[in-house]
Amino acid sequence: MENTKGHTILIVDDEPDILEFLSYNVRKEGYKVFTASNGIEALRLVQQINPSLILLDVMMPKMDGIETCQVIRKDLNMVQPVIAFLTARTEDYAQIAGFEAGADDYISKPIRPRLLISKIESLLRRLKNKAGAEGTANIVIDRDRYMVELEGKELQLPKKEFELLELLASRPGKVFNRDQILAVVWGNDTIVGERTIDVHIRKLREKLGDTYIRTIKGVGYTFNEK
Amino acid sequence: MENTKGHTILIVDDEPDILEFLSYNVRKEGYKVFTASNGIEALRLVQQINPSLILLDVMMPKMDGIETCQVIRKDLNMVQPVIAFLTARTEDYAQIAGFEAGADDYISKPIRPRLLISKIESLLRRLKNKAGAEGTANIVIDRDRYMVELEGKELQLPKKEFELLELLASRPGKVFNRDQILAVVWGNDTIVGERTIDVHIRKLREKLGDTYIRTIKGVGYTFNEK
DNA sequence: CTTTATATTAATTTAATGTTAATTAATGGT
DNA sequence: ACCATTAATTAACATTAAATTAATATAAAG
Repeated sequence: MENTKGHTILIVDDEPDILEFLSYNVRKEGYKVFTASNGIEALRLVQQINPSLILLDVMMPKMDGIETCQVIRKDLNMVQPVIAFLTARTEDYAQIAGFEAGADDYISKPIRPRLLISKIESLLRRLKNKAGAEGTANIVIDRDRYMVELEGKELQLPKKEFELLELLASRPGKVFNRDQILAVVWGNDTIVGERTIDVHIRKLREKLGDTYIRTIKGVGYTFNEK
Repeated sequence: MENTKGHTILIVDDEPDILEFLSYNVRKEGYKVFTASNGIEALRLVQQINPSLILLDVMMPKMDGIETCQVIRKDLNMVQPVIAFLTARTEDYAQIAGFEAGADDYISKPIRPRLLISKIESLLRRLKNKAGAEGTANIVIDRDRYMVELEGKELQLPKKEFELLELLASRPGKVFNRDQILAVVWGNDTIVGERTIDVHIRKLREKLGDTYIRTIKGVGYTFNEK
């Protein structure tokens, strides 16, 4: 019963060889593995097996990974799985689109089994924390009102600050690097100076208190609810 | 006595999954929740349970949310509940129809639990003020006469000003951007200069006092009762 | 230590909106 | 049809909040 480590993993890729390679390696670790070879198939399966984690190829015919991910994230009835994208190293455009779609991580091809397993474990650990911390969530972002409610207090923020906070708070705990932040909040084409993000972070910290946004030097920023 | 926070909430939606999702989340907060899956059913229930708040899906078979709302609002024997519409994000503001029907707010799908709860609380707070004050909100918009009643004073407004105010006041707190305002008040096709909206806002502020309409720079305008 | 990344603060620029007045378009009465 | 009024729009300019940059200080990593 519990030789499956209690987790179901869905792997989605259109190349049969990769699919086999991945599922073999993941199964070997004791997880329960299902596979699908495109987005449509994946969506059908997801309903039935309720996976903890989905490894999702980005480039697929019919319905690509990003779209599939979006559909899953919009389904409010589903216990939300962790979703990791499988991407070729070159497709870093997918990084940005992907994360707006709600991906939790990226695993780039070619995939090395050891690394894969360790990522899976770390992702599942995060899932556990997510579920546990659910009750302590403390921030509400109301895009209609352009208003943030933090610990009961309402805060009116200027545009950029709001959008920056919205991004960070959309996935508490996830670290966003500067490029990602620039891409989403400022747009891919705009060029701004080196210190622009910092200053906005500063202003947010002034208003929220500086316990929420943490700097991870050399990497990026992350929002954490208490 | 007060383990229900003293409020009964009725949720109406034809999709069982959404209904379950919503009622689960609202119940969890300690409210007493009833559900109905269409307008007819809702109307029957309303008589018996006297809800403080109704969350009402707009698109439903048999009797849609707008019609249901109208019927409730016309019933003079009923202690009038707060009514919030559940709408898909795509159904645009042209749905001002809903407001003429007497809705107090809109909540757009997909619905995020924390946001939902915070909106419910804010709506119930408003209800309390309503009851305590006089029994009337402090702005009444009379489309037949193109007349606005604000804090007891009647104001005759010219067409554009009226329609602009009507839009803003239709969702107190919601920020409308310029495109939305143009689309609804001027019509999608008409082209007007950059300062046209501002001037109308100016005139409204002159007449209402400038505490009601707030500018959120880079975003839009919002109406707030207070 | 030295380097590199980020923090902080103040100064500056920019973009959005505010304001007023002049212009044009509608409306209404005689 | 004409004038008088009111409304709507445009145009020119002012103001201001917000965004950005610049300059300098700290702090973490190697």
